[in-house]
Amino acid sequence: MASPLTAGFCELVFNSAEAPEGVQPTLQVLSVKKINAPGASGQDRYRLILSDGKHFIQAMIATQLNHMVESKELDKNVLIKMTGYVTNAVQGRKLVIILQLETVPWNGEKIGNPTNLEQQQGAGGTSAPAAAAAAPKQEVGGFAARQQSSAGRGGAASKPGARGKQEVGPLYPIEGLSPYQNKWTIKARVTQKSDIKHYSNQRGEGKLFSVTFMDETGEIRATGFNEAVDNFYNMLEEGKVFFISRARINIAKKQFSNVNNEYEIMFENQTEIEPCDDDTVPQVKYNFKGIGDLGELQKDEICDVIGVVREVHELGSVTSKATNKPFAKRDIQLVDSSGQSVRLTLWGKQAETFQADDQPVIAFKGVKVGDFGGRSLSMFSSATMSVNPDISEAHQLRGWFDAEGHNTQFQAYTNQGNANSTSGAAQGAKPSELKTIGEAKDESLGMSEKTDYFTTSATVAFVKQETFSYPACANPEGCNKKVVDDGTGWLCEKCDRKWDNPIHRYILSMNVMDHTGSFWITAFNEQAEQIMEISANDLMKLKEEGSDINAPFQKATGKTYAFQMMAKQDSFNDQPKVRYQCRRVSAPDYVSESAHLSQLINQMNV
DNA sequence: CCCCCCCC
Repeated sequence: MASPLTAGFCELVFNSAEAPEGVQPTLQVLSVKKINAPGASGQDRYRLILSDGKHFIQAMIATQLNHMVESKELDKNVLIKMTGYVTNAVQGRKLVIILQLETVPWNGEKIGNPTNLEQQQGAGGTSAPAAAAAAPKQEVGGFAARQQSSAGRGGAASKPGARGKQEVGPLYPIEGLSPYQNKWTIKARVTQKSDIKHYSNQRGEGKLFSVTFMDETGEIRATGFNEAVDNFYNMLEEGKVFFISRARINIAKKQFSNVNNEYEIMFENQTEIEPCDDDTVPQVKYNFKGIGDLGELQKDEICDVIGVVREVHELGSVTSKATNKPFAKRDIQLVDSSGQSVRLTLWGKQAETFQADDQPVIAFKGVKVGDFGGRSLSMFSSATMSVNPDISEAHQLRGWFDAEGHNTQFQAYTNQGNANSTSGAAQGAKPSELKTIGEAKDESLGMSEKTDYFTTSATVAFVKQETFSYPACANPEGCNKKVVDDGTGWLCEKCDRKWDNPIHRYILSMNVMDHTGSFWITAFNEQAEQIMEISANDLMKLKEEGSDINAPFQKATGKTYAFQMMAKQDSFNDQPKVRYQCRRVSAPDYVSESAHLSQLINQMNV
């Protein structure tokens, strides 16, 4: 029986300068693998090994085909007909990028015994990879044809011939652009446009701007200098779709951009940009990180966030340490249904002009994560924000906030416990950061010079009965110092007074536990009294009368509280250890606790 | 060819 596969296709791709025009090969998938580097908008990327029965080559699928992998429609041994693809050669390796495919019915068996073309070529002649690297090629398969026909169906005047006076090459996916190829046109939407920036350096003065383009396969940043600013700045409106051709492709300097592409476009004098009225090009894609999950990100990471603007702070100004220049800044507070709030800082013109007095939902793309106050967010030059966008996440947030969110007490990000580093007098102080007992131990809270503060939701497992109190100075003005019985009365060294009887105050040792572990904590009088529901002095009286005092201890056991904790370094027999002191006891706050737990669950990566 | 993204 003849093989259903397109014989010789792999060799053709690997060796030929020209891609087979109009060929839609049928190939077999030998493997599908998720690769580590995420694609545009943080989506997963999949690498395929494709066989023509004799050889195999590597391929990537465009992210809009990811669902076919996820549904297992695209899987090992499946036959596919590639109806849209480009081939890409970088560093001597050929890669097929599949833009569109159809699966072909097949019995699931592997066809032939294909071998790796790359290795054979490399072993056969050492010059092969070098030659490929020196003269890399990129050719287009079915993509251009598909684009033309779909544009034709839509009635848009977007056939290559109608795009401009000169032949500028076939329509390319952004994902298929590379520096080795200059005959291309992309059709893409401007998702972000910077202000015009003027600069002055050794080379002279100049101005520039940049935009981010997006199509169904990816995004790319483009920059224009001087004349390009005059030619294109006004035309390239945010949100609109354009044909772009005859521009240069450079290697992107990733450290200065959050745009997900190895390359970037540089507008040149001969660059052509024309508006396009085809609106099928995708809108901005978001990959939102929940506000409660920002702890999973590293400082300086870039992310997308959506939230309700709960507070808008006044316009302020800071002076940059680096440049000594003043910058306008404005902080806003964002919340979402995680129960967590986060501060986001706007800069410059954006800070000055920001207005939101009706608690809108705002979607932010490309904001930078900071670690000030635990977690904070900052606008970036290439960040965008969209007020009340018409996306489901925004509608959900609006509904949640109006129904219940406006009454929620939000948990702010804090540095470890510093929210409570002032004494308990801080009424209405924000609750300090929730930590499980396991986290408190893992993070070695209380093991450094400074005292750490945190809150633990835990259950009383055991209360020590033997010593629960100390005899304290009875001075009604409040002294609370320990007093000693010298035989003639209880002496307070601080007050220099003697009392017939001391007042017993709690120094209660308890073992408390949560799902991650347990630790021993000490509660002093007020907190212990809350837990024991009897004063230490009364309890001591009962004990001295010889009564059974077991009942209040039993009653205290098994109850769950939010313990505001202070963890301090201490030593015991020359071994450093942590002393955990309970500074406040309250009913558990299930809202913030749930937010904390869901954050922990998300960190499990399951 | 810019490339700073700031402060507390």
